[in-house]
Amino acid sequence: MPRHPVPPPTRRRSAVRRQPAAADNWLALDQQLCFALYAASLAMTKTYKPLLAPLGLTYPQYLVMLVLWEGDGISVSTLGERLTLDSGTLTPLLKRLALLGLLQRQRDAADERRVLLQLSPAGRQLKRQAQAVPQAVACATAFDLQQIQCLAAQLTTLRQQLNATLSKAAA
Amino acid sequence: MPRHPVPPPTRRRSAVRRQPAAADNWLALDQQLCFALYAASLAMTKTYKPLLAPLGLTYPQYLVMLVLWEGDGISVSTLGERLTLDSGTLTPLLKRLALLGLLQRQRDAADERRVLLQLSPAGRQLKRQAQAVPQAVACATAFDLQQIQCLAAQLTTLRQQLNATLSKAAA
DNA sequence: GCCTTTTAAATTGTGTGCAATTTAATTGCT
DNA sequence: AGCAATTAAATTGCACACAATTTAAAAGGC
Repeated sequence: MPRHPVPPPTRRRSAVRRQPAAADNWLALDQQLCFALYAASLAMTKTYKPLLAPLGLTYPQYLVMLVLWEGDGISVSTLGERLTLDSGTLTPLLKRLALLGLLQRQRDAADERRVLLQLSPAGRQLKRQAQAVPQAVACATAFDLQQIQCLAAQLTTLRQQLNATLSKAAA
Repeated sequence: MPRHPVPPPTRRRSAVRRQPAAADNWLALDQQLCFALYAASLAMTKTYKPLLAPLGLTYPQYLVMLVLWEGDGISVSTLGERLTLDSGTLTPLLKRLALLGLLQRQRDAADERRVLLQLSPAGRQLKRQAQAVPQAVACATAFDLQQIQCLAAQLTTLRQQLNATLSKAAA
C-alpha cells in the first residue's frame, strides 16, 4: 500500500515566518481556473469525437468547417484569425481536408501570397450531417441554453482579455 | 481587393421549405460554447508560456508539478486521474521532467506494475519560483477573485457532466 | 498451484499547436 | 524604377493528446 505519508516537511527554510497559507493556496487556486479550463476543453473534445467520427472529421477540422460553412472563399490567414490558429497548424490540417475532398485550396490570382479556401459540393453537403451535432453536445452538457450562453460569453470575455494582455506584453 | 462577395447561394436545394433559421443557427450557437472553450484554453496556455519559460516548464509540465507539489510519491495512473491524462501522454512528459532533474521515476517495490513519482530537491525548490505565476495570470485575466472562482466552478461542473455522459455512452 | 482476467506503463502512429525559419509575393519609400 | 520592409504560406522541429497495441505484473477463479 504505497500511500505516501506526506513527505516529512524537509527543507522548511527557517521557521522564522511561516508563509500565511495564502501563498501556498495560490498554487491550488490557480488550478481552479487554468486547470478547470484545460480539463473542460479536453472533455469537450472527447465529447465531440464520437459525434464527429461518422463525418470523418476531427474536432479542429470541424471548427474549420464551421467557419467555412458560414462563408467560404476566405484566405488561410482570415481563417486563422477566426480560430486563433496559425499557418503552421492550418496548412497540414487543410491539406487533409482537401485530401478528403471537402475543399479546394487555390492561390488568389489577385495576390499570389494568399491561398483561398473553397468548399467542394461534398464539403457543403456535410453541413447537413453536422446539423445534429450541436444538439447532441448541448444535451451532453446537461446545461440549459441560458447557462451555455452565459458561460460562453464569460469565456469569450476571458479570451479577449488574455489576448489583450498578451498584445500589451508583446509591445 | 479580394473581398469575397458571398458566393452566390448556388445549390439552394429546392426552396420548398426554408429551414426555419433555427437549424442554421445551431451550428453558429455551437461555436459559442465549444469554440469559446477551445479558444480560451489556447489563450490561457499562451498566457502561461512566458511566465513558465523562466522555470523551464511547458504548461502541461507545470500542471504535473502542481499535482506533485501537493503531494508526491503517487503513481502515474493516480496523476493521470488527477489531470485526466493517460500514460501515452504522461510517460514521455515525465521522462522529460526526470531528465530536467525535477523528479525520479521508480517502480513500486510492492507492485512492480506501478511507477512512483518522487520530487527531487530541485523539483521541490522550483515551487518557490512558481509562487509568483498564479497572481500574474489572475492579473492577466482582469477578472476578480469571485469571477475567477465562479467561472472555474462552472467549468468543473461542465467537465464532470461531460465525463458522466461519456461514461454512460461507454456502457 | 495453474490459468485466465485484469491492471499499469510503455509503445506506436496520427493529428494537432506553436515557435522559428524559409520562400515568395506585395507594399512602401525614395 | 529599384530596393528595403512587410506580409502570407509553407516548412521544420518539438511537445502534447489520444486510440490502439504490447509487455509485464498482480489478482481471481477453479
